[in-house]
Amino acid sequence: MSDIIPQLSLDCVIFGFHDSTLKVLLLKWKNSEEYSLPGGFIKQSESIDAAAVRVLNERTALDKIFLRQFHTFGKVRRYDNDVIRQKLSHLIEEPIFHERVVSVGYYALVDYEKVFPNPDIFTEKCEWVDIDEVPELLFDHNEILNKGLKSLRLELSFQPVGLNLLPDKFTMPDMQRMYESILGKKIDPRNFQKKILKTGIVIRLDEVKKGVAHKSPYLYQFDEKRYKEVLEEGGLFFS
Amino acid sequence: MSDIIPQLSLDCVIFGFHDSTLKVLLLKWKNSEEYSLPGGFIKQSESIDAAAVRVLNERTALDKIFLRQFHTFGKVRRYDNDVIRQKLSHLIEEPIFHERVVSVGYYALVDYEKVFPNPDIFTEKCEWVDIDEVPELLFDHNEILNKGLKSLRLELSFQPVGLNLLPDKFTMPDMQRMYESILGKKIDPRNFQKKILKTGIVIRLDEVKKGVAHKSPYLYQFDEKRYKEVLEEGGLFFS
DNA sequence: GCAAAAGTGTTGGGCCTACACCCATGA
DNA sequence: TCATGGGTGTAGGCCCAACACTTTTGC
Repeated sequence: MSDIIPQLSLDCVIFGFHDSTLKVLLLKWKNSEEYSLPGGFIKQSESIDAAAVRVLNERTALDKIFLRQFHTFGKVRRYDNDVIRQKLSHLIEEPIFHERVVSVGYYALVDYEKVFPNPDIFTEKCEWVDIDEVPELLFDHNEILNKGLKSLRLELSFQPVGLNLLPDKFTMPDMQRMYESILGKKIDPRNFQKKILKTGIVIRLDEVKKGVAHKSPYLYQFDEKRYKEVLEEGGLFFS
Repeated sequence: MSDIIPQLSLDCVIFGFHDSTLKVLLLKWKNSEEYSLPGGFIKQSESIDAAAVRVLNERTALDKIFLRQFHTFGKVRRYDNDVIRQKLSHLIEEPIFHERVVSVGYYALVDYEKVFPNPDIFTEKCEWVDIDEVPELLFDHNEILNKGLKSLRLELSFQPVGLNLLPDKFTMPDMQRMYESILGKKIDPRNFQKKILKTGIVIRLDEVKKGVAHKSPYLYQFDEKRYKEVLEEGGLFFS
């Protein structure tokens, strides 16, 4: 009995938000132009959720994280082995990829500014990539990423999201841009503000953000208690 | 390399609707009073979705089925091995359950009347059980069932369901009772009818159901084309 | 004729959408 | 002073929830 569960892995779609755009954390493989999602295997002694937390912690150095399992990918040929072997021949001896692997997909929301990206042994870089500049990825990772994004959008449409994605203090336009970049469309600022304020999940502070060109926007903070209530009620609804 | 993927299984929560109540298909183990969900292992040569279809087909003899993967259960100790070994000692030699298993959960919606329940080699009966009369199940199957039901409710709240659960022709009260038994609460019949008719997913036939005591209800049929459109739009919203 | 279930309309309130102008700031 | 982005209110329509009586049928 090996130390890890055979033929089972997990992959993480790690979302961050910066510069008004949604970003994903990708790994760049050594001596190549190939990218993939962070992932790993599940130890015999840890739950799959714990394994996801571990992988996330290894790549971002974060430990309090919002993580959600969204789908398990179990096609017989999830990707073309020959293509992978060719692309990674300089790194991998041989039949690492001989057996079929089923992978559990998780997505995570993290505070961009608190992340220290960290490559693993096969990769030379771990970096944020704009959601609409994601290149072709190794394995079936584009499919996993897309499904993860779809799941995030669905969740965002019915539940508050942002506590994990925004810094402690943020402006209403920040939050709106976050919603816009996840949903991939524009929202009217008046309607957006009304809707968010009505839920009571944020509190306006007596401060404004200084040093920005143009009118200084108010700063807000999440009311975590209220936020969790709304989560449970399943309130909030964006279409 | 064995014929099946080690340490990975799947379990199916199979929902049917009859006598105004939502039912689940359970297996009763030989010479005992123990029940479990139908499940199985995944062959090396089949996708996990295909494995779920196979399991479902083996238990119900149905082949065109509505199936949805809803969660993967991956705790280290999903259930107490000693308890299981004791409960099933008359059936199982020994260390079948020695290795930890991760299980992918699927739920299915089937037409009660078209199902021929079929036990497997460990079980003596395969039978429908009312959703609120489900006994304590083996393994962590109560947890799986509950999560499956929760997922079904969520889906039902935002998308039409019924094409797979109701017979070809059905009455509006039938459909309403189906919704009520899935959501676990009463709905106003006028509002229900208005909402369903507005979507256009059903068509009223020029027939009534005869032979029932009291006023004869109209029969309806799904407009499958429109049904699929509404599915894609994500219309329909029950809270 | 009686008991049981089916069928049916209206009203009020809340929520969502659409829409445009003024204000504050840094350059 | 100007350019840029932030901040704000109202009106119309739609959808939802609440609510009760009449009709039909089998017995």
